[in-house]
Amino acid sequence: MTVWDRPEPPTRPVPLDRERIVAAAVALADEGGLAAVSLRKVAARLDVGPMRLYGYISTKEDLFDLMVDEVQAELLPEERPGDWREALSGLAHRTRRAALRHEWLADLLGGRPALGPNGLAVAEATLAAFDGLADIDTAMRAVETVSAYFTGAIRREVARLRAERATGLSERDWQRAAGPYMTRMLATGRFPALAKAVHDGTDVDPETSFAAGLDWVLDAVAAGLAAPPA
Amino acid sequence: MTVWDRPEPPTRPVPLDRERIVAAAVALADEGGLAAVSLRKVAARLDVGPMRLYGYISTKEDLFDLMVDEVQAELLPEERPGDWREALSGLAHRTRRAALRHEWLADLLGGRPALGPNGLAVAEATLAAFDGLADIDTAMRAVETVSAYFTGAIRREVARLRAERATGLSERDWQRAAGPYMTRMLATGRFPALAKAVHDGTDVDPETSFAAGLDWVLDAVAAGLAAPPA
DNA sequence: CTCATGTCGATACACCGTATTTTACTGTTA
DNA sequence: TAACAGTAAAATACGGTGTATCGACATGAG
Repeated sequence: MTVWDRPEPPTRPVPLDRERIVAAAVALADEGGLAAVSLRKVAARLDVGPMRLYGYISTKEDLFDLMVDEVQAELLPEERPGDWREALSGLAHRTRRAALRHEWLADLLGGRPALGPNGLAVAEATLAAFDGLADIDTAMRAVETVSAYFTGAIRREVARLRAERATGLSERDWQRAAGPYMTRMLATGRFPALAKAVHDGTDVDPETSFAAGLDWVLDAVAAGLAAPPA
Repeated sequence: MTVWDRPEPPTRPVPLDRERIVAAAVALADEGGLAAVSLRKVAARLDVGPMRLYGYISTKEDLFDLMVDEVQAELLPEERPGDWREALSGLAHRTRRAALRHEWLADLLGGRPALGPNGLAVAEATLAAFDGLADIDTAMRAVETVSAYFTGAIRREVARLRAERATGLSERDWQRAAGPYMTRMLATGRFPALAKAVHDGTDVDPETSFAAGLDWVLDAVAAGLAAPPA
């Protein structure tokens, strides 16, 4: 009975690990948004039955948490920031860019505590920037205030981006001319300030306005650090 | 042919309107979170077939938009605010309280442009608070910065609340003692600043820390208003 | 009274997350 | 070496989802 007689044994199951699972999920989300991530599709992309995944995650939410943590690796500064302001500003901009690369991140941002290893590393690096500059409570307040800002700002920016993509018009153009509903609403005269804003407002690019708001908030944090801790 | 011969005519379909649909959806969401809102359940609660709803909304997203707009009615100030700071601060706190009453709002907050009638009214009232105090671009920047802050802050607060509810422990207690994963991570020594924060940080109640961050941001806006428009 | 119209309900489809059962293979022991 | 126990994977199954389609039917027009 030579080797040639015996049939090749059935292929052993594809080896799997969280890394591969998360990578597949991220790829799907990058291509088609969070809604395109289903356990079945993730599994299919790995040539595996859907139930295989439950050895590595116990719920779909778990998968989302892993995806967020995966992307948070992109948020660590490349080199040690010079001061707290640079640290927070850098984090804000990196998060924003990550969310533009992976729009689904905007849907998840702030939705659950980020306790994965990368999330913790980001928190650590950020908090550490305040070492010796402020008491812990103040440092935490600073970090939380700034991240609340950029979470909200990024969500709004992505929301607008999607709306624009869906209508094919910039929000401003749409309000100004093409959106019949909006035109009608503004024409009622019930929203004079809004109408003026739509009509006379300058169209600034999103990055600039993100940075402008961020600078205000960072200024506020600076003032808060200077003030005596309450 | 007496009345008794003729069968009673079939009951006319239940009259329906968006108001009733949205109310049913909000009730479901209040009870069981956004996930508990399905078109079938909404329809069932109105004694109606699921497809009936498609006369009033054309997609589930539409329903969410209507729900958000519905709740935004709760965000209008009861009386005309004295100044812009009061206007923004009031809006922030009302939004926070609305999100604590309707936790699902946190999931939707900032997720899509809010263009419903109530959303527009809120925007109008808020923008109007800057009438005569700043050029439109500055006013918009102020409003957007503050609302980015409270969007992010509210999301985080609700996220924590849920996590605490799920584990039965406050985040701090959990990190400090009971969460084996967190304990292990902090014990690695890779997160000294974080460990210190968890260990030595003061536990402030959420409303206070929301208000504190908000005050910082409002201070920053005040400074931005004072500065000459770039 | 008949017919066109448009609305409503039922049915159907494709997909979802996940529990449960079945299968197939491994390594262990007689 | 043969039977077996244990385990990991696969298949199947269940109860749900959003929404398209289609047939029935009440209503208003001629």
